[in-house]
Amino acid sequence: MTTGLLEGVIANMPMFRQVARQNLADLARHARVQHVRRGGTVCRRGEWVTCFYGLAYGLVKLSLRADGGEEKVLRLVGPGETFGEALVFRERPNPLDAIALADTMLVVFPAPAVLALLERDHNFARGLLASLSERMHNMVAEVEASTLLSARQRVAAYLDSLAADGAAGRVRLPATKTVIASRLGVTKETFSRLLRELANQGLIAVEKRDIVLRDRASLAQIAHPARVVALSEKRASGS
Amino acid sequence: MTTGLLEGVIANMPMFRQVARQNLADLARHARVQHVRRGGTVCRRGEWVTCFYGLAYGLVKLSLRADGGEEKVLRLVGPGETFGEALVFRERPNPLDAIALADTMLVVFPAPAVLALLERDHNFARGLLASLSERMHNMVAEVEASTLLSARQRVAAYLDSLAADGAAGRVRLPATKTVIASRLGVTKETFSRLLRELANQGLIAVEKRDIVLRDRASLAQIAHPARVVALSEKRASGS
DNA sequence: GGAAACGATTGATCTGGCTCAAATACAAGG
DNA sequence: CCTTGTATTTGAGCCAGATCAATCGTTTCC
Repeated sequence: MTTGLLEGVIANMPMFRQVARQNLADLARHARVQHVRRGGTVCRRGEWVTCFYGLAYGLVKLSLRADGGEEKVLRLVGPGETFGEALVFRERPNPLDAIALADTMLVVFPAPAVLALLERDHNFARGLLASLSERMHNMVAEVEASTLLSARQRVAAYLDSLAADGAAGRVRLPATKTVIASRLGVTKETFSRLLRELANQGLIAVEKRDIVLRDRASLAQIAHPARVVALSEKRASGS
Repeated sequence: MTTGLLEGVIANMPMFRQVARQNLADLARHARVQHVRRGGTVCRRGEWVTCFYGLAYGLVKLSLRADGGEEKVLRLVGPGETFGEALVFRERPNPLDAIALADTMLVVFPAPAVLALLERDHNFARGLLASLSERMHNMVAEVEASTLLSARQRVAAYLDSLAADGAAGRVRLPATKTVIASRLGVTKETFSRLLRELANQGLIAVEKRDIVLRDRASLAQIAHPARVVALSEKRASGS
């Protein structure tokens, strides 16, 4: 049955980890699936969206656009992640464009189903609040990076953070360099130059979309001007 | 009784508008009051804070600091507003400094009481989610302004938005120009020069901390490069 | 295979807003 | 009133990163 499959997909999303099986089934019954091809639009700024989205597979770019074509990528959404939660609880037009960067499968949760589940399952409420809270913290970190760090520091921090997930010394940029550049708040030209500069210093090697991290310690050094270094030392030695 | 007074203060905060009277009384019993003098610290970045705050009166600055003294003000919190909600739902150290800019009275809501109320009152859950969602949207607007607009546009937009509340042609900056400048993502020097420039053009008049808006239309014009103008025209004429 | 579209790189130049420095206004407390 | 500290203003110069322009590599799809 389709419902069963969808329920499984939903159950795999961290945000629903704590939700009771029966409630998941109910939710799955009210959710619908949306496939979007690479380059296709999930939703646009200005639209009145009354649902939120979970990503089964694919990649979605959340971005702002100025009139003059200039674009700022706020977030790249990967499998298992959700976006648009805030749309359900505010009566406001969607502030972001959402564009698929790869063939993508989304699960769409309509507001009424979300609100109903909210009343029935406290763990869901907790999950939703935790999800929004994490989003807030990421946003703050984002603002911190773009106001307090230089472009070079942001690039170094980003490459370092990519490896934090994979744990490997080789990472793959999740999107084109142009998109990543925008995510980091620099132009593609500056991003290209900074990558080359790091490569010339022997800290990384660039192979198309793959980056080999040759010296993570130095990368981290560049990324964090002292304070955060102090923190990690504390963690390493202390208590 | 103290509890009764506190309950009244809490009831006045928009976030608790929908919470049942009985539950408010319960919450008030577990909340505590904190007075902070002008210049005093509410909490600091790095601390493990397990509560959130409501502001009865006063003014609190939420800010980030780089090592080199440089500071970025993320938000100014006024009476009736809340902050720190995200701290309750994430096990992470507080990412922001919170400093009182005036003698301030806070209501402190400890995590356990919040979580308990969450399970008992769905309207509270809704209020919390709405509050976090609004915060998210404001953050997005913030990032949009600081990446897509020039300093001059941000200043114009900010002055215009101040009047949106008061509806008057005369507004008062809620803090020193240095603090406002940081909130807007410019140095105090640049802020000063931009104010003077707007004054020279006859769009505003600066009288210490008060600003007289002499030409709001032109201010809005500067603030919004075409797109938003189209929206307000639509609102003014259409439907 | 070829052409068209897209993505990346590299060089040359420009500039908005920052930094540094100094003078000035203002407030609060003695 | 004066002193001390904090806010603000104003000027001069600088620079990180943007912009403009050109080339080259890589997909994609007729």
